Amino acid sequence: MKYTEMIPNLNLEQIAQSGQCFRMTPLFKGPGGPVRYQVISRGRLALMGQEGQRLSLECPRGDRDFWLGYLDCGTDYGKILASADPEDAYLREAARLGSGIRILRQDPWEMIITFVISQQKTIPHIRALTESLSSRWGQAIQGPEGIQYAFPTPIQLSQASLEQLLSLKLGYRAKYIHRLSQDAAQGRLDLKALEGMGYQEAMDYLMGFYGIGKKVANCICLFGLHHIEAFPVDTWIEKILMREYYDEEKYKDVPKTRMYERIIQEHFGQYEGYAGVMQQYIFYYERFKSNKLA
DNA sequence: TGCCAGGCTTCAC
DNA sequence: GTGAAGCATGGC
Repeated sequence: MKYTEMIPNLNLEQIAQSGQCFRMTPLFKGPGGPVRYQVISRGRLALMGQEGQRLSLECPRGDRDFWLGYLDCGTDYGKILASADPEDAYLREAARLGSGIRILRQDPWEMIITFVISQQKTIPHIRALTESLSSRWGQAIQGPEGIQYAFPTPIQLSQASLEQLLSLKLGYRAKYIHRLSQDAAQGRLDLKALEGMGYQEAMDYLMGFYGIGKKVANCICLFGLHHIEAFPVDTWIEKILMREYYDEEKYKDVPKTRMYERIIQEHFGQYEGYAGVMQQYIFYYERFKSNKLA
């Protein structure tokens, strides 16, 4: 079934390159860049394309609302963009450049595993490993482009032995994924409960599991639980905070771990409840300037 | 070759 | 509680 929707502040290419989603695949590269994407989430598959604000959505009848929710159509990104501090030139420019980025509503379990994979990996490599897990343990889906694979459920992934995971070249992350899958399959990691938690509660809960630290927990909160106040600090954000927002007078005696919290509070605290969207703009902008988008 | 990638755990202090 | 070492693998 094909649907057409008008959605402001949506740019599929920017979203696909924003590092929040690893299962959005460009199917055709035209002269103006990729124009059509295959997207897989929660066992469903859709093809998406766009011309301006016009989104074309190709998916099974009945999945339309699911995908509109996935694209976070209920959130007013125009309002968020307009709220970027006029005196913060870096953020203004970042928001302008990435104005088509939205925070997708993705599956928490998939975010847990993909962001555990993400540690010390490049984005193309995270994509490849996520694809490997899916094709090896996920459910097959018949799509217009052939057989594709859903991301494996906790039960499915818990069938994978540590040796099998190691053979995929997951490195030291294999043992994290193995234990997390056992935990989730056996209910020690309670995904239903997780979805009902607020931001802080979810952070504390997630960081209690082997292989999940503060940065990964924040990514899970932001991309899997839609706690858009979450502000993950990775090496890129670290670089930005130090170059654009660091003040030696204020922070010279503050320990590093506390310093980032202080800088974020000072410069992004005003975006109460949605600082994570601003985080995505600056992350995308920095990578754009470094020519790292792919 | 050396350094870095959407970091985390472990271990000294 | 803070900071450094060690960790797997691949690309530049």
